[in-house]
Amino acid sequence: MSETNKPVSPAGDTLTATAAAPEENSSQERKRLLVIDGHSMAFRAFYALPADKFSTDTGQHTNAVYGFTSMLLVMIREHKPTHVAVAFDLDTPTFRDQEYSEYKGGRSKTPQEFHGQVDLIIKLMEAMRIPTISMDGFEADDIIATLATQGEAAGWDVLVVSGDRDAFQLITDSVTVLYPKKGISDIPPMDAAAVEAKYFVSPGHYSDLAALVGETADNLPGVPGVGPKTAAKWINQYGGLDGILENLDAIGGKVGDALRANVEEVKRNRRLNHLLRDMDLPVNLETMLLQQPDRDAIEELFDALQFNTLRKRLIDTFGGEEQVEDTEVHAPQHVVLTNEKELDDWLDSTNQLPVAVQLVTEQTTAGDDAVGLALVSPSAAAYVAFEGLDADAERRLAEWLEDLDAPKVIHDFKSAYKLLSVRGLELAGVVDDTAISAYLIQPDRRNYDLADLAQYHLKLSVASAATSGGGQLELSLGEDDVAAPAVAKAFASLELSEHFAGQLIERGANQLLAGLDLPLSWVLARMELDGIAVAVDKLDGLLDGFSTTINAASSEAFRIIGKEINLGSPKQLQTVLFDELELPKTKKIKTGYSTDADALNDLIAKTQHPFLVQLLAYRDASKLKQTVEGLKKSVAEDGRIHTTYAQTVAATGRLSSNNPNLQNIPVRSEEGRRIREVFIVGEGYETLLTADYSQIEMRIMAHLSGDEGLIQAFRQGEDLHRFVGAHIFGVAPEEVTSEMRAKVKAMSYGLVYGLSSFGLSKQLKISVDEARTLMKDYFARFGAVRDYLRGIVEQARKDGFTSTIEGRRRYLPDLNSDNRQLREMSERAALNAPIQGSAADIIKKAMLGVDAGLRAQKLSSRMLLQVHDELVLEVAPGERETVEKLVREQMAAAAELTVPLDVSVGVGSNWNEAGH
DNA sequence: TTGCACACGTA
DNA sequence: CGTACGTGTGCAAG
Repeated sequence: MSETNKPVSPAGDTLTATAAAPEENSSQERKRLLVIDGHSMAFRAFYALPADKFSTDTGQHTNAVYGFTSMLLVMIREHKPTHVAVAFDLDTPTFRDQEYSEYKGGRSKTPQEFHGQVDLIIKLMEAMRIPTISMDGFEADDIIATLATQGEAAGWDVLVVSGDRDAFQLITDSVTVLYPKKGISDIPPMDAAAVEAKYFVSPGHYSDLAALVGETADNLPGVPGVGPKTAAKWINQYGGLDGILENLDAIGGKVGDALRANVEEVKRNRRLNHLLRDMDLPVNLETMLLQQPDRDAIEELFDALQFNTLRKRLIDTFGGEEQVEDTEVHAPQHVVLTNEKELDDWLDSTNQLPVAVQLVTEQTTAGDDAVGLALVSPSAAAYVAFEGLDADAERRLAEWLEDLDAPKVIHDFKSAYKLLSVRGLELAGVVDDTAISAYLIQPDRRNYDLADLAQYHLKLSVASAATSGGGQLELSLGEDDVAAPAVAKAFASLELSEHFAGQLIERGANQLLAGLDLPLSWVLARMELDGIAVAVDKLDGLLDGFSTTINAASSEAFRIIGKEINLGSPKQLQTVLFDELELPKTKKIKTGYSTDADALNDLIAKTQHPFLVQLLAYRDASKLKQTVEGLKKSVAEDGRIHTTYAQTVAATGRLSSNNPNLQNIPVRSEEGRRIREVFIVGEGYETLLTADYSQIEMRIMAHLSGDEGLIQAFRQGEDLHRFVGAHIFGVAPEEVTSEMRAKVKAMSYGLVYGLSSFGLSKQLKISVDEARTLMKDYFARFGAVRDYLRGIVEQARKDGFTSTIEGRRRYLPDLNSDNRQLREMSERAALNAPIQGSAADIIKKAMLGVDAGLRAQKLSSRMLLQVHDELVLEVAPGERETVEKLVREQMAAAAELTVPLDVSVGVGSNWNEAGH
């Protein structure tokens, strides 16, 4: 869209550009500049707050960042600056170091916990749109002095925040220094009077005084025996240091001798503590105008830092949700289409250019219902309310919605498709789903709300409450309350779509969108609408059984410990296990010692304590019970469960399932499988069919690494773990014991997750040495796997991202972090993402193939579930063989790997039976 | 009421 | 000190 045909309305109030300043009345008020010495205040904050109480769970300490931010917010609140800037020292030597090599010497090294925090503060300032300034060869103090001088010259008030007393020399009628007394909460202003009261000299003479007395913090010794009192006396007597130096001989006594002996040092001190006021700075004062923070960047950063209360304080400080009134960008002016003619004309006028569609929904007891839609083309905007449309208009609308040749852009296609389908409308011809596009560009975002994306990518504010409605609101045709926000949203998605188009091509992701994720969205919508049938009558039986187990286990557990506690409370369990029963300590967690199943089993092995056995039984049964209860609540009117697949959640490209999650229904335990039995074939269908890839991730590993050994194993169709075990242990495949096989299996899978020898030893309960040997032997036989894994991380560190076979990227900026924990986490993610993500690509492709095949052959069978490497289908009578063949073919053909993709299929009247 | 921590189910 | 998810519970904060 070009600037010229951008729809513009005179008074759009739902879209605003946020780059504008919040200051409304700065004209009559004097401008006020707040300049902060970044390092100095970060240090103050660091020592004011306990480092061990402020850290993220990745081990990054944040106490300095927290304290700095808190202090900054207080400053902004209390002193209401119109302009703010932060100056930082650089690590590079300054002119002062050149003049005096011991300058600031003798300072202890910065504590390890301080590391990285200044960088975080700089990032934060960026997010707050506050300029940070540093200059090679100069200190922050010089920058501050220069800014203070410039500010004063411009007739502004200047507030300098610094923990360095040298700043006192800057104090004038309009320059005040805020000097922290202690901590970060007590930062009183120092004006001329305050300096005089404390040091008995005017601020202009403070540097003279410091030169005579010396400054231990800077490693500048002064004249021995001369303290502030003597120095002040001389300064006032001779009118400053120059006067003193001219009258050296007139000063008597021992201190006079000492002064004469140290004249050069004093002169040097004075040169060093003199702040430069005329630096050539790369920014001017106006760029320091205090602006609204970049909300998205703040959100992102505060998420990473795990600052939650500060987030609110920051928003409050900047005036809550209120946005600036500036409106350079306007919502398009829309027309309301009420009949066939208007619809027809409007749609014709779009000239086959993409039209953004935004549904307006209303909350009903049965869920959301679509009541209308906003349409925005590059040149026009419209709103259509469903109510009151005559039959012809309805037909014209339906025709357009399902027209494959009428290109549409939509945000969250799947939801819209489902909403429209309830009204008997089919949505087709969608060329972009901006939620999915955004996901492909940035797969690790927390949410893909349209308003957030518009803000983040376009700097466009879209009212977020656009689709509410809220029931009591009377809906009348063309009412702006309903239409305008929806139009604004549609406009935003059209803009986003265009914004993303280039980026998708740049990243080679347009094929992923158009050929995979977008068409899949339609398939998923159908699967969600279909749902899976449930034997509701069986649920209560299961519930009873689990309840019985729970009751038995808990009363026995209470009898053993002689009292009743809440077995579901880890806190109470810790007290019982470690304080009262005095069992050995398990692995440490944040709140004490772990009581998870692993830890409890260890304790059983060590102590045989009967309480533990009952506790585990209780845990098992209550987990199963709660799973069943969840399912029971999810059964819809039609006797089926309709999960929702999230297509933009998993950073690797996988789907996720929620409301309820059908991707984590128990399967490993016998009782768990009873739950699978309640998922049954629906009426009118013959059977359920499950098809899953066997060892798809290891096959991808074999393919990507090109390891001849692994490839051979898969080509021979052998039991992989037996094959690998035979090679590692140097025995014949049939001599591989089940113990050996288990070890190999754990290791093979562990490799895909970036397992360390330590982790392997823990999982297999063997020594680290043994685990290390195991891994060594593994890599000795499958060297290409090691090379591949190494290469992946190296490449990702260079590129900043990993790629799947289909080119799906995952960005991992922390691969270069100097926080070890963060870096190593990213390294493991980098190892895993191409493999897990490629598997996800493959099954998505298979789903498209299966769906296309079912339709091409006009079969009535349908796909119901996807569980990462498994598909569940409902087979119509007489179609079993055809469907099995189709599914096998499509799944096997979903990728061309150097190893075959093995698919196993099972059928049965319920999910458990159909599984294998 | 909300958010965190824990625990645990799946691939 | 093994990746990717979602959900329920307890509990302390608001």
